[in-house]
Amino acid sequence: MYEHNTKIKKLIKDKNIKLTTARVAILEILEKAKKPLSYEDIKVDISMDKATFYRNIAKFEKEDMINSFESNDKKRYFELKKEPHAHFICMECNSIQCIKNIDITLPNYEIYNVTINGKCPDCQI
Amino acid sequence: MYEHNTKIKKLIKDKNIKLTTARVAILEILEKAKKPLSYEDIKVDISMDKATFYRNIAKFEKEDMINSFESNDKKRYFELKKEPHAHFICMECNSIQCIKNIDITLPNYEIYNVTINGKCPDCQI
DNA sequence: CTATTAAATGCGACTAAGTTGCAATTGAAT
DNA sequence: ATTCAATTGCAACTTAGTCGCATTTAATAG
Ligand SMILES: [Mn+2]
Ligand SMILES: [Mn+2]
Ligand SMILES: [Zn+2]
Ligand SMILES: [Zn+2]
Repeated sequence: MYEHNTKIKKLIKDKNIKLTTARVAILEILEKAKKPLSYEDIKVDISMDKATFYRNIAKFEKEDMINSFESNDKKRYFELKKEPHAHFICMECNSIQCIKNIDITLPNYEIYNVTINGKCPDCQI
Repeated sequence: MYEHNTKIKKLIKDKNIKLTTARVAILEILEKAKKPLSYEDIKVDISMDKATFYRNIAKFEKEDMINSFESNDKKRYFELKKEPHAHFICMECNSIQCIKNIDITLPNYEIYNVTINGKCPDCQI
């Protein structure tokens, strides 16, 4: 038994779902990352099967613990739920950045997430 | 020989690429549609192979004739290039709407397209 | 601490959007 | 009408993600 991250444990317990090593592992990685990650990004650092990964991701989304979006590379990216913000995806280098200083509202629409595609500052000619 | 859409023909000719029936067919459908379409949406109305479809789409994108984005349903959506605008994708009913009245700028970033995910007015409880 | 059981996991097979190699066809130009 | 590069159709392939099912594990009750 290791000294597990108690913050992560609490996050899971508070949702009344089983506290499993797979769930702790996924959430710990997402917490350390400062940007959204795909299964591809994470798989080297975890030992679980991809079915387990995606089933837990689905659970986390249902429990409103994470949010996710589709990038331009056909992969889905995940991050722990924080204050709402947009994401910029560079179509040159595929980097993803959290954009906190814009906010978009549309009357009568409920907005869950916003993705902006383009060329990041580093990739301008 | 039919009376082909001369506007579409011109669109192709102006780019100095071959005027083929496949290209005219794709562009005619995209022009008639008032919203972005996927291959899935279009395939019933065209007879070409999907490889031909996607190769022409790639060509159109390279020639800057259309733009495209990834939806939440893992499909890519295409539309004729017009004035820049955002797209709203409903995560309940998967409908897509062109949103012309918001505009987003980020200093030092070049923005190609913006997608907003959420719940459309029709899908509010 | 042990038994019970629903939930979670691993594995392998599968799905579906999109891509690629190659031989046959077509359209623009001479 | 001839030529030749560009385009097409077909079949095989790629890849992120999903699913069924047998096994394991975490929570709970005794
Ligand atoms: Mn973010
Ligand atoms: Mn549009
Ligand atoms: Zn970049
Ligand atoms: Zn809707």
